[in-house]
Amino acid sequence: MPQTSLSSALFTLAQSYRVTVREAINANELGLNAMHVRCLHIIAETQHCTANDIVAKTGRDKAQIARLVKELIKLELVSKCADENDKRCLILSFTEQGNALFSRLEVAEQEVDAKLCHGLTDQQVRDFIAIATTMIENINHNTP
Amino acid sequence: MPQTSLSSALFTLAQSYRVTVREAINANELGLNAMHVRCLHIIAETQHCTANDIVAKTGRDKAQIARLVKELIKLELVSKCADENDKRCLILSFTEQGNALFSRLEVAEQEVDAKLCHGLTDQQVRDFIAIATTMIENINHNTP
DNA sequence: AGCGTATAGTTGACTATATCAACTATTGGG
DNA sequence: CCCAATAGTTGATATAGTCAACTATACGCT
Repeated sequence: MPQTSLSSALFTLAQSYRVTVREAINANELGLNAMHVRCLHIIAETQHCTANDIVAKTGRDKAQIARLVKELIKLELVSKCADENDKRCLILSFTEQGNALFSRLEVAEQEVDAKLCHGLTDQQVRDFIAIATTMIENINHNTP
Repeated sequence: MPQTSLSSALFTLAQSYRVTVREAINANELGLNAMHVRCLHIIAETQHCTANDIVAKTGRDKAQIARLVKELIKLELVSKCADENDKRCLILSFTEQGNALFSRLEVAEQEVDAKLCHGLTDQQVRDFIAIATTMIENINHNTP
């Protein structure tokens, strides 16, 4: 199955990745999907993280994020707490369970990534990410 | 907005691409989405193309493909006709309108691709596609 | 020939994902 | 103190993707 064009490579890859992550996650008996995982990552890497930060970093609709966060809270992985200075801002942070799960998740992800990158050099992977990042910037910025 | 990991680069890129293609397509007043476009490409590049070929090349569910094809037929872009030797196979081909539209589509896509690849060399783009293709193979094949 | 099985495609019901628009609550600036 | 702006929530709806059951044709077989 040769991939000819950029677009078909992208679509196929994104689709395959989604399916694989989902399998990996189901295999790990977590009730999470790829977007949940992205949220968890952003919460982990952002101190003082709000729902709005997730919206900004993912580019998704804020309604979607609100619901994802709600689910994470219901799963008791994340808790929210109003900012003292600005009570509109609800700061998201991991619960203990959230921390534990995130560790497991990182392991599972590393496995998926390792599989994905099998036969590729570190340099190739770095280049790939760099080019993808350039493309993302191209798409987001020059929007004439 | 720095992209750190492979997965977030992939997701963001796929999402941005989808949005951009959709905008380009809506701007061109066609009632098509990204999957329609993929189907049209496959029909164009596959002689004697059946629905099953599209299923094989996209990895999507055959129900989804059946519905996409149905829509393309309703839009009178594509027609289907039973194979003489095997009446189960319905061969898909462009109508005149389909041909005309596909030409327009190619122009629109080239614009999206050009935008996406702005500032990148041809070699970088080729490498990118090659790496993506390797990743797709890694994901599809070694599924232990 | 006639039987069973495989294949191509279709359809219904469903789930998941994403988007839009209207809403509340809080804030900071004049 | 009022108003525009911001953070978040919710309902309705649209879009995308999946599963399972079904029809129709074809192929292989004894």
